[in-house]
Amino acid sequence: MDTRGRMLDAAAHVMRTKGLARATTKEIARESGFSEAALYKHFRDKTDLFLAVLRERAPGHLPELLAALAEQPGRGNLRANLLEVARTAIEFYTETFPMAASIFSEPALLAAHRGALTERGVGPQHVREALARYLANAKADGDLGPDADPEAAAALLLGACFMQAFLGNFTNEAGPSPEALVDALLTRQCA
Amino acid sequence: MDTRGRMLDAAAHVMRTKGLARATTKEIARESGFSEAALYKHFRDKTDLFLAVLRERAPGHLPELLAALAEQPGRGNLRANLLEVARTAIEFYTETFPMAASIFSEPALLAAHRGALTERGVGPQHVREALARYLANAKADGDLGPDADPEAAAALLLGACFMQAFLGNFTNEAGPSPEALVDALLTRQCA
DNA sequence: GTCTATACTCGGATAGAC
DNA sequence: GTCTATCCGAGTATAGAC
Repeated sequence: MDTRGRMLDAAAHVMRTKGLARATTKEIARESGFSEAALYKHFRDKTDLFLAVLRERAPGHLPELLAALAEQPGRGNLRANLLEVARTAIEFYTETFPMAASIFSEPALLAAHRGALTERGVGPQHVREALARYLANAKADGDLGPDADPEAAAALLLGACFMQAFLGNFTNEAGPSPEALVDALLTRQCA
Repeated sequence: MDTRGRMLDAAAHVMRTKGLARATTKEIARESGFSEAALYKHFRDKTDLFLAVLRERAPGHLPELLAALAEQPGRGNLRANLLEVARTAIEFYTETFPMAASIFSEPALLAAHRGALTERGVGPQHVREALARYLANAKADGDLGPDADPEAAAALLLGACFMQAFLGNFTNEAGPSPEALVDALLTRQCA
């Protein structure tokens, strides 16, 4: 691994374990094994370093899974696929949440990160849109009923996973299983 | 309003508008119209001040609404009640999210806040549990079907509202309406 | 109870040598 | 490319007068 890569790893590790507020250049330099001055040879300033971490050290399994699903409409079992989405989403959001939440404490960093995501055409909305497209295909194939609402169903399932991840990070209380969430989404709730 | 109250208001305002990272004692003192020294006469330290803000300046309409619903099981129309819950939840989470997210950047403050909530027997899990209890009553009254899962349904609806609030704070994209979410929850989705 | 003034610490960033 | 040494500013907290 090259110097820059080790700096990014160190920064990501400190950000996750100590929190964004304690992620200082001194701490990151110590953890990476380089001096503070060296950091500034590879990154313009602290914000530049943080944005690089957010860009290059973000887990990607959820977007990848949804991209894979989108390319195989109708293939496989709907419930099984949604179950995998739910499990992957909970894991993904659980990993991502602490850092994503942290940047709300620094509006300038938040705005810069949002801009970077927009520029690359990615971001949290796109995950929901990808799942909605998959569900729309499932509806066209007859795997979902004629009254189904792909957009809303995607929002319900991913929202529950997102909140599950939040609650897991905040308290350690479990909540409904992925199976229960998917079944509640697909089962008739009303009388 | 007394001195202490004005200090809390100023702190809450700065925390919301400038972000937790820029919520300094200097800034809060300036905004409140008092000196920094005066702050330390009313609060032991900065953490004590922040915890007081989280405790005494948190919006309460969602917990209140759910408490009211719990006391009137079966009363009123299920769909209308869920719609009110969804609207209130989106508004509540939208207001709360930036500050709640912020404190993830300071693990010490996060732990202290979690402890304070636990001690008072409140917290985000209890909102979900309250809605689940209301839905369980609705099921007992026959307003929900025999296959309905109150816990999972509550997690789906509140989760979607929670994520809606997050997305609204992050980008400004709208997403499904409260009506669409409630209907998708109550309508049969599967074929 | 509130102020002014100040002590102290820490974090971001740079200069200059090697 | 990396280090050592250092500067500067900002932020928390306190002392002491009124």
